[in-house]
Amino acid sequence: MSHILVKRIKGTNDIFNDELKYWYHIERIFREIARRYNYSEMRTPIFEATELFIRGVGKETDVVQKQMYTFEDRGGRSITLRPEGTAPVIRAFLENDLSTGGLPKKFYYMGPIFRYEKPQAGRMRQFHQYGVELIGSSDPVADFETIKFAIDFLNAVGLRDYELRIGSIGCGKCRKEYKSALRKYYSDKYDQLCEDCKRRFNTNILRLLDCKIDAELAKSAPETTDYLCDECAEHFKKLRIYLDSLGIDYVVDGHLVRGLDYYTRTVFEIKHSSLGAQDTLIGGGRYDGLVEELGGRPTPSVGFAGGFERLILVLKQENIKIKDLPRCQVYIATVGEKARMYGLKLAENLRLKDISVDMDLMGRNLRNQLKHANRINARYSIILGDEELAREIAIFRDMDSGEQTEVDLDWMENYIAEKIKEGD
RNA sequence: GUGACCGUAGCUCAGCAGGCAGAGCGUCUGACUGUGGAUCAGAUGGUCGUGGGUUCAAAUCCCACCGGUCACCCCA
Repeated sequence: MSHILVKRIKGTNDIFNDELKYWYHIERIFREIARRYNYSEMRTPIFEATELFIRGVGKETDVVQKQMYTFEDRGGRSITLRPEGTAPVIRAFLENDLSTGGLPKKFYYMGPIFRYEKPQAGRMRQFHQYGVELIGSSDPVADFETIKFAIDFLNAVGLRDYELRIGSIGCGKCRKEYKSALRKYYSDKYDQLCEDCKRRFNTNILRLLDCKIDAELAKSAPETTDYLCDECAEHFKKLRIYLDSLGIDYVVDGHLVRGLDYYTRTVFEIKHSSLGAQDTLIGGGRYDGLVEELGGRPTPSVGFAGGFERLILVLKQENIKIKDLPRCQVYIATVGEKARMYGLKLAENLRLKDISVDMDLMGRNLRNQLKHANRINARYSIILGDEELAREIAIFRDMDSGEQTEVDLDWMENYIAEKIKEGD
């Protein structure tokens, strides 16, 4: 190969060959679970007005501050490649007036997400998420449904050994109280904090909770769930009752906080131990203020999102069996121009019967055609030369066993269809 | 954005007290004019990540940049 002039962008990936089976597997199962829960797909553009994310995700979040791919288009508009999936779905919900026809509205989506970060295991600049949004219900049963959806999905994909953590960060009121409690707790320990945490003490005190250096201090820090107002406490309690009665294992984490500003009340994460430092497989929660923030009427909602790439890392790590990519079923090898002509016709007829057929497109001799058939992993080959044509037969070869049979030409299509049916 | 380790053939890697760029696998061809996988023989394959510096001489030593990996940060 000559030397490549243009390489792919850092933190992006080409996905092809055997790798694709993981993607198909996840997509198929996610759609299937969505169907069972009656969620319909929402496809939004991969870029949006920058303002959407600033308002939706929050000006002060890391995502908005330093991770967005933002640029000006030729019309001078500020455009951003979507760094998350929820704000666009809510935008589409509002823009298309989808509250008409009754709430709640339930959507799922899958597609690329972009964040400018330094790539590492389980973290890419272009990565892919699947997610759901349940728009319009404040009932804890809605929180329960999205969590159960996520669990059903992971189970169906073939995973176990994941851990569900749930928490509640309350409404705006509870959060204010919690933050001041945190500040109080840390104020007399300020000198023991690491440099980063000293900075975060003022900028984003919630982040002190998952600092790796000051983990010991964080352990006995106040818990969000102890600072909930009556309504929020009741909401969280009910959610737990639903989870308990349906036998879902979870851990309550009073230190669970999330990085996007729109979350209220319920937050949850599903982690897997076989991932490295980026061990969150699915993250989600309730966002009761977002629709209003984007210009709609108050519309409490819940959702979650998960990353394809991280899930695939786990599937590989755990050696989960994934259905193989479909195999080429028949390769037609021909010798001579007349046979080739007949082969073209045969290929067409087989393809009309929904059979996958490949044939020589290189003008190779028989030996090399079979070699190629072997290389593309064809299940069967048909060998047809002028000699066979004259006798009105063709050779049917099983490429796994090497067994050959002569089959009458006018019976060949049926014979192949029969053989393929047996193989299923 | 910060830090550590790493960049040699399509892939995995060797070569690094400076002195002709190598191996295995793969690929192609032949043995085998109409039968793949196995074997054997031959061939193909490289701005040694990029640029600069030191030197008679740099894949090897030094610097910068780019890329990869992992961790921090943050999150899916």
